[in-house]
Amino acid sequence: MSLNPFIEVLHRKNLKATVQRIEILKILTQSQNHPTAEEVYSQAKSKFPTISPATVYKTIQALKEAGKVQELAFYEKKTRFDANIQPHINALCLKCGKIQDVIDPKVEEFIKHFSHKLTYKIEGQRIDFYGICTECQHRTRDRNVT
Amino acid sequence: MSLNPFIEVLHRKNLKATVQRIEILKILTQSQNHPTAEEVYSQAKSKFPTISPATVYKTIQALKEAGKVQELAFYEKKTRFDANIQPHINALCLKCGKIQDVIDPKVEEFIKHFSHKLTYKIEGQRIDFYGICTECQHRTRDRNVT
DNA sequence: TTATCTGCAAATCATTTGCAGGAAC
DNA sequence: GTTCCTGCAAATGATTTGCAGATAA
Repeated sequence: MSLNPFIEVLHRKNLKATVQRIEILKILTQSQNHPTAEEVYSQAKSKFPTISPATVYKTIQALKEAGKVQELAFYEKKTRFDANIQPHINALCLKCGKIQDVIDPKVEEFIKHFSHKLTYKIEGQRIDFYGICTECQHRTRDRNVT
Repeated sequence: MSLNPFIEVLHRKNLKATVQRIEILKILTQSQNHPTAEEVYSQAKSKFPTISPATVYKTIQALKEAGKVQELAFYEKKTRFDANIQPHINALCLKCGKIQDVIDPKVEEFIKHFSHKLTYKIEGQRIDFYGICTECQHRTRDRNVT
């Protein structure tokens, strides 16, 4: 047993619980906006100034293999990561760039339907919707797609 | 009007119909397996030996902007492209690497449902299922994930 | 004719790798 | 004590860019 739930997660996956890894896992888990590796690095750096990008990449790689993070590539060159592994939709606004996770039982239903139909053993999924969010439909004047 | 439907597509998008572009569009349209830029390049090269990767990348970029191809990044570093723009599922087998397009009216229904629910104007989507295909479930011995 | 495109070579930039010292177990 | 991890610096590799000559319109 451990004081910290992140340590437990790491141990369960046979990963040593270093302070860097705990921090990276925390950042990924608590983030609401699908950070890039670079963003994780810069956040982690504020707590551990000597941390290197290589450590961040290696840790994300390990977490990916352990099934704790999913890799998402949207319309950019950089890869983004999602620690929300349960079936959900990534609703991406093409105007403001916001990414919203949509969790709904219909998503699981949808996957189950095709799993049967295809006789496919589905182990993971990714569902992205690209469109214009409710707010951007209303304020059509500004187009700040950072 | 033009002799070649690909020329027409290009013109409609204000793109000059060069032989290289016609060939690239043809390869993307006729391909069944989500080629990478490199694969498009090597196919195009067999017809136009002097074609350069830069031309392929620039053309794909233009077609992407014109909404004729979609970019997909799976579990690899390279980006794959899909000229099938209608709503569909990409069913990817984690064992043999096969990617199968699944077209079904349920997919459109699913998208419409969430479009209403989210009051989102959905302009595009991407749905990937990762799993083990029917064939690989039967022949479990070989694991040739090229 | 003129705007756009091609193809070369060089540049870019996210990600990966090798390795020596250091920390977790 | 041993194994695994960190952080540095160098390598990799897909994609992009600049530019001069070529081609579509």
